[in-house]
Amino acid sequence: MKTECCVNQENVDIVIEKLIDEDDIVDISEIFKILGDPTRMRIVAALRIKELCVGDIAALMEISLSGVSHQLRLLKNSRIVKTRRDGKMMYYSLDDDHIIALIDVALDHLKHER
Amino acid sequence: MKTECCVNQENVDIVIEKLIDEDDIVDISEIFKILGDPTRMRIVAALRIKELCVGDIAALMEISLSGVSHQLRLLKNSRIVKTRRDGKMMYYSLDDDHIIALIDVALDHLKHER
DNA sequence: TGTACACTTGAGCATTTGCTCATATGTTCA
DNA sequence: TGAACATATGAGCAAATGCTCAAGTGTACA
Repeated sequence: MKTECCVNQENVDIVIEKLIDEDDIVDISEIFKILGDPTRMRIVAALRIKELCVGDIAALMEISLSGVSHQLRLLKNSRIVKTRRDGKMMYYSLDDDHIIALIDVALDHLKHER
Repeated sequence: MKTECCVNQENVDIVIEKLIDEDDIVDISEIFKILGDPTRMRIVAALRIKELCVGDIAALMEISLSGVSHQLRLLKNSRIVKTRRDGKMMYYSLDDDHIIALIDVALDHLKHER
């Protein structure tokens, strides 16, 4: 490709040398992708307040129980939420405090914009 | 819909009362959505090291200049990056430190997983 | 002014995403 | 054991996403 004009090779070399691992980049973006959907963020924001079962979460939202369950699976795969079974019911809660920290930093970022 | 079984109404009411604004939820998820793509995360990770022009960024990646430019526009709209013109060239850099904090927290979250 | 460079934008397309419906799994209790 | 409940999973589909190609800006310098 001739499309690459204006390359300051020194800068590119510096960045290549210091850039974090490609695997980490993919993993980090994966976490953000999961948090980057309003339905899932709504779930996370709710679980921040209280442990809830699937029916509770569906009652808070405008999608089906099945839809909630699908999203919860994604959140669980990313270790954003964890589960606890109590009889027939499955209680979901946030898996660790990093998620809360992420939300707080993102809110700060938003507040700094006019 | 009869799909909503198992609702613990007390819990739901508590959460409804304390839940953060829907607008904030949407805005936060919007930020995470933008960071939640490996191409854009690669750009952000590179800009964390050094201010770069569009050609530099394209040289670091496996997509076209045009593709880079499209992604940079999204990043700029979310105030994740800012621009500085120097003659014909456009230099991009991170707009504020919250973005770095977000990446660090996400990395911490990943490290805590086995 | 006009040509070249650096970047931006719009159209179009293949892939991915988020949802619902239907069905399957797992748990309790009669 | 079997019926009922709570949740999970698979198929399928409309909408959104990320890319490329082609054409459009904006800046510099002859």
